Parts: sequence; structure tokens; C-alpha cells
Amino acid sequence: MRDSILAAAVQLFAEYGYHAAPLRDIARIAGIQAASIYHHYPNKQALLVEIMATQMQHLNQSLEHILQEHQDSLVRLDAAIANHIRLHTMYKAEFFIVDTEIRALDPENRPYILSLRDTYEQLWQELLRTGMEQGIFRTSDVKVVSYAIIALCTEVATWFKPEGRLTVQQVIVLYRQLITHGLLLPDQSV
Amino acid sequence: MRDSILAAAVQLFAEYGYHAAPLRDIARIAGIQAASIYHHYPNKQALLVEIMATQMQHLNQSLEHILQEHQDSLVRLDAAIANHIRLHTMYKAEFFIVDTEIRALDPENRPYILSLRDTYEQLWQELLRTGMEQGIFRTSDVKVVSYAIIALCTEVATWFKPEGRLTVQQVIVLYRQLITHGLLLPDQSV
DNA sequence: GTCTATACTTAGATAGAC
DNA sequence: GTCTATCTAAGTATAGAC
Repeated sequence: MRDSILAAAVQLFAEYGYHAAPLRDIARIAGIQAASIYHHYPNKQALLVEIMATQMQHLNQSLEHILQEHQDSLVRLDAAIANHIRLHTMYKAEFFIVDTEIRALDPENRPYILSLRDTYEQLWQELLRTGMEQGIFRTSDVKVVSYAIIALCTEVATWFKPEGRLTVQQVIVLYRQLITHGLLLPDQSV
Repeated sequence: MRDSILAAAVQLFAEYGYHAAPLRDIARIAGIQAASIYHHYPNKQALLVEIMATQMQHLNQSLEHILQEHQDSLVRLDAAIANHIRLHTMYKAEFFIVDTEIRALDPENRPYILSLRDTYEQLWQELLRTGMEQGIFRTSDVKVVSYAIIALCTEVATWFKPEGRLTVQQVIVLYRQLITHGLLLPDQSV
């Protein structure tokens, strides 16, 4: 039941937003009365925090694992892009909540979630900085590039449909190409 | 007063989200009572629609202008990137609302706002398709690339600070570089 | 562990005076 | 054009029975 409630919350938070999703509706989808939710969670906010924390920890662990497993910057980049897009398409609703409901966090919960997001950005920045120092990646502003790549791969979740025109793997290939080689054809390079 | 109310709404919708921003607070910032808002706007939703429609029309007009003025695909791309980033940093709060509160739109208003967004995407797709046909841009999935570039340039608004480390112009140069040439150094290209 | 009933608060919106 | 006063609905959360 605890999981059913959380699944219902994920669905409604993603569809209508945290503040627009009534606890009564979450309860209805989970098949119980609103009051019964309070046996499993202390309040509505706790649902939001658990959804966000779970996904961010998952994301961080997977990227840490990639950095430990691989030393080659190009392999790391490819794996990190694929990992980000796979998780964001697989847990589409959950990550949509992570990306849009930060401001719905109570002041006492916000720092924790932001620190998890910060950790993820730092892992990416480590990957990028190493690649630039090795002369594999073009030297640029590490922070800006990390924000850019993360935003790019995150946005996939907003339009991707599992039954759509493209498979996840095809999307990964397209994004990888864009991130590594850019839009211009080589002969146009300066 | 009409503009004061709208400015207050922009501030609070951006900071707390549409549903979490009480009309009474909007009124307080505008310096009037909540009931007085209804002399200027029929309801809260009308504030949201006006904010979104105004910005999207502005964005569309500027890109249409660029496509009319320039024929060279590379010039068009540079101008479109700069235009998007400039508007998104100049009207940061307004565009943040456009990008996060689509789901707060009532069913009768949503199609209109989505059609404006659709127009913008189509203008970008026209730009990209032409460049690919001319052999200036790498051939790829036009829709996916348009989503990617728009997401990339939109995200700038989430972290950019006017008094921060980088100027708008510096950010534009960095993003332009990333979009056109990608992350890898040329000798690493396949 | 789930229920019914309800307390408490706050929201958007309206009525009518000035 | 703005106010005070108020309506009505809806939200989160609690109390206490089963």
C-alpha cells in the first residue's frame, strides 16, 4: 500500500503539479480514503521528498558507478549520456517532478534535495574537466557545459513516448552525435 | 495598475508557481485589495494566459524577423541562438512561467498557448531543415534537434544571473560553440 | 490498517458601498 | 476604481471507531 500511494502521487504530481494534486485524488487512485494515507506518510510533503530523493540517489549512484568503471573520457561521456537519457525516459514522471517541483519543497527539505542535485552536477563536471585536461574535449566553461548537457538530456523526458517514432536507443545516438560533434558539418568548421 | 498587477503575478508565479501564489499576495504587492484585481482581469487564470501569450508572441515575432532578414543558414542559426538566450535572460521570470506552468492552464486556454509554442518550434525546424538541405548542417532528425536546441537555450534562464560571473554575450558565445561544433576537439572526430 | 466524520485553514470569487 | 465584508468551495490534517 505504501508503494501504491507513492505511485499514485507520482502520477498526479507529474500530471497536475504538486499543489494542484489533491490528497483525496491520490487516495482514490491508491484505492483508499485520504485519511488512511497518514498511516503511511506523515503528510503530503513527505511524498514529494521521497519521490525526489529516491530518483536523485539512483541517478547519482549510476553516474558514480560509470566514473569508477571507466577511465576513458569518451567512453565515460557516452555512458553518462546514455545513462541519463535511459533513466529519464524510464522514470519519466518521477524525473519530471524532480525537475519542476523544486519550488514546492518546504524550506526545511529543499537543501537536502538541492545537495543531491549538486552532487550530480559535480560528477558531470569532474567528467568534463578531466576530458578537457586530457585534450579530448574542447576547453570551455565546465559549469556551463555541464548545465547544458544535463538540460539537453533531461528534456528528452518531456517529449519522449515509448510507443513513439523513435526508440530510446535511437534518441541516445542522436543526442550523442549532437553533443560530441555539434550541428555543423566538418567542412564548415573554422 | 493593470501592469502592476501583471508584474506582481509574474513575480509570484515564477517564485512559487501558479497554484501556490495566492491572489491576495499578488494584490498586496500591487498595492491594492484582492477584490480590486477583478476590475482589471476576469480571474486568476487570465493573468497566466496574458503572461504566457505575450512572451510567446514576442518570441515568435523576433524569430520570424530573423528568418526574413537573413538567408544564410549559419547567420540565421547564430541570430536565433542569440535571440533566444537574450529574451530568456531578459524576461527570465516570464519565460520560466511559460516553461513550467503549461499544465496550470485551463483546458480551454491550453490549445492557444500550445499553438504559439508549436509555431516557434516550426520556425526553428524550418531553419534547421534548410541548413541540412544546403549541406551546411549535419543531417539529423529535424524535430529532435529543434527540441534539443530550444531546451538548451531555454535552460540558461534557470541559472543565469545578470550580476553573475558571465555576461549574456559570453554565454551566447559558449552555447553557440557547443551547438555548432560540439564537445570533442576536431582531431578526435570520426 | 482502514474507515467515517469533521476540524481548521485558505483559496478564488462576488456584492454592494463609496 | 478601490474598498470592506462575505460567500462558497476545496484543501490538508486530525479524532476516534472498527
